[in-house]
Amino acid sequence: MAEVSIKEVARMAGVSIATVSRCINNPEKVTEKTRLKVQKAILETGYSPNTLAQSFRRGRTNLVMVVLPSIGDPFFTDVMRGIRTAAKAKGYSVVIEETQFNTMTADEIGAMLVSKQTDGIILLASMSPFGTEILSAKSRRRLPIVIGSETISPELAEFPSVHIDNVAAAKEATNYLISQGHRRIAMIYGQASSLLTKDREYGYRAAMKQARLTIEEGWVVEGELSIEGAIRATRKLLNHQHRPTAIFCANDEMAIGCLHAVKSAGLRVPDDISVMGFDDIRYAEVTDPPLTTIGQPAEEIGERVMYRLCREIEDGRNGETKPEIVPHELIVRQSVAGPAG
Amino acid sequence: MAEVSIKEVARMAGVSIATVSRCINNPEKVTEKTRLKVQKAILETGYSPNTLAQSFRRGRTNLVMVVLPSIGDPFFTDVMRGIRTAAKAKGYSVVIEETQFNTMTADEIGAMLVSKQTDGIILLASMSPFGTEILSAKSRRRLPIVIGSETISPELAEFPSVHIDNVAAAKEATNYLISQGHRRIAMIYGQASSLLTKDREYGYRAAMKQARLTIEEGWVVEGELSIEGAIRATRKLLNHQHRPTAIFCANDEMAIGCLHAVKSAGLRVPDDISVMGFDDIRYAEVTDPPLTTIGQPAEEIGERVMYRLCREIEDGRNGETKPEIVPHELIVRQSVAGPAG
DNA sequence: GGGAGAATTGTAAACGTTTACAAAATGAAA
DNA sequence: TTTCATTTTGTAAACGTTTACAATTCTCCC
Repeated sequence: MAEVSIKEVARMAGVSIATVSRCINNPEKVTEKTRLKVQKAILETGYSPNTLAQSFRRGRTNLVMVVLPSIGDPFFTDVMRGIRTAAKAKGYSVVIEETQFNTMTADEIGAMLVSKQTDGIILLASMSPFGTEILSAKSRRRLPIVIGSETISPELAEFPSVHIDNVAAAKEATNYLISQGHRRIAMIYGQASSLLTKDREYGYRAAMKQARLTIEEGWVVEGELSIEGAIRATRKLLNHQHRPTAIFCANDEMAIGCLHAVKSAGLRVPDDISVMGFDDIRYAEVTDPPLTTIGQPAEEIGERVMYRLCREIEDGRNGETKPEIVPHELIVRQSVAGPAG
Repeated sequence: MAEVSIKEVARMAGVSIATVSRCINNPEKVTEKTRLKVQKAILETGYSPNTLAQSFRRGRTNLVMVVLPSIGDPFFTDVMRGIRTAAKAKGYSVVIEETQFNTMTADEIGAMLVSKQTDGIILLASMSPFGTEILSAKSRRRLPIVIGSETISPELAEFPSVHIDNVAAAKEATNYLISQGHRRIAMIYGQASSLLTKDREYGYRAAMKQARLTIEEGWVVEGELSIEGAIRATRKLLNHQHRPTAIFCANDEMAIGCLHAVKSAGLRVPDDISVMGFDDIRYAEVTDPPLTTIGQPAEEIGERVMYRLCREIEDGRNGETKPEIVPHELIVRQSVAGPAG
């Protein structure tokens, strides 16, 4: 049943294989009468085009690759949902490549490009700043690449991208803590190599500076973007000789670890320590206490990034690489309050 | 650089394209000398085989499809990690198809089979019991299918599968609650149509019966496998005229919602109500209180399911369809205690 | 050196499409 | 009816591999 080819259909309909092909791909180029004949034959034989042959012939796989740090983070899960929605609408399939938090070198990405035959790539993953320039060089090969959710570095500015204004958002988060009366605010960032982290850290520092607040040495610690990493980082902060009254985590996943660590240390949130997250993943509503955080339109980012990639694939590189900035939003729940005392 | 074909290499190495092909695929069938010549040419040209052409010619895509309810559930995320690890090792790529909790009909699955050209399918998703028999009929088409994590229904017994003993595990969970002194135990199951849910519910009922405990009408409610669904379900349970002292949730995602709902109602866990989960997702450790649950070796399930599929693809249907049962484990944390009073 | 047999290489067909081009059919205008 | 333009269809090549088979080369023994 699966092995019937276009020849069979042509024979049964009494036309040439070219006509059958046209009936499927350019029905308007074919007479009503023959189209019906062919359709009948298609139904009778149960024919469906061999996508392998089509891909081969057309030089297109209708397959795109998404590179991301970890599918485990609900934020990326939501972005993926958006990507998949758009992909389905446009007839693409998606394969996912996880970097497991290893920042990728451009060579690795290049290797993927040639090994898997994909029509384009969406980068949600942090790449080593080192790798970016190589990638940039490789980009001359014209493989469509779009960058999502992560602010792009200047070297990658030639690629289209879709993301929130991470610097502004982090600033807003920090300012909110300040507005609640906090003066001793620490930050847990993700991976030192991640651009995303850099931007959020930058926003935090900018807000602190603007409010003329000092950032003590040891108040900015790495949380590895994971729950466990954040737990370790939080312990360090709690043991700091000038213990902060608020902790700003670069994402909610880490904020969950942070909440846990604070409470495990016998302190209360937000009474003793305020915790601020970033991303508004779906667990943020049900943590104890519910998390005050920055909301990103994850699914929308995914959709837009995918549609952007489609344009790139279908219309070719059109030179236009202005980043699409999507809005973020401060979401106030209960993990932040005024400092104790 | 990407457009160099085998012809180019052959020309440069001064051999025929057949020899180049052999150098790559059957190096042992070729002289040391020519192999070196060809390798040199490959390096110089930067040749890499066109996977589209290969797929077409070989009739294999090295692509497998995974059908699952939602990639958002961390349990499936972990299974996916295992699948991807194994897939990478075996040279496969993975595309994911989410059912978004809609149980799939076999027709839909069939449509996928023909549209995407994949070498095989892993089903982690619940299918409507109605659909299973159709699928079973379609299976004659010999498309390799392996079922993962979900206990299979009798009609699907002809497919290989990898999963824990869900009935026994649910029984164990329920028995643990009983052993802690609970008599009024409720359950939140997932989707009425899901086999997985059915098994866990069955285990719960069996344990209750064995302990001669009655299950009041309204104690077994649907939680839709989601946080929100579980919150709604929990509210119903809390308003029940015979309020249970313990709630067994068919997965941790729902247990998180349950915890939240109980605490929002001003009750304490486990002092007033005990909550038991299932899956041991990574958030289970950091909920408040940490979740007592059943651990499944999610990543191992993924790996084994993928390896099983590979065997199916490579050796063909070998008739052997005995389910692989992997061990589960009761994980005691702090969300369960003896009943109040 | 000649010959048989094995090992290596080359030739060419095949996989199922799409598509440029040629051929045929149709329709309109004369 | 003829002619020409247009629409529709058919023919055949092409895409880049793999592989059966044929041709060639090598090895070894007489």
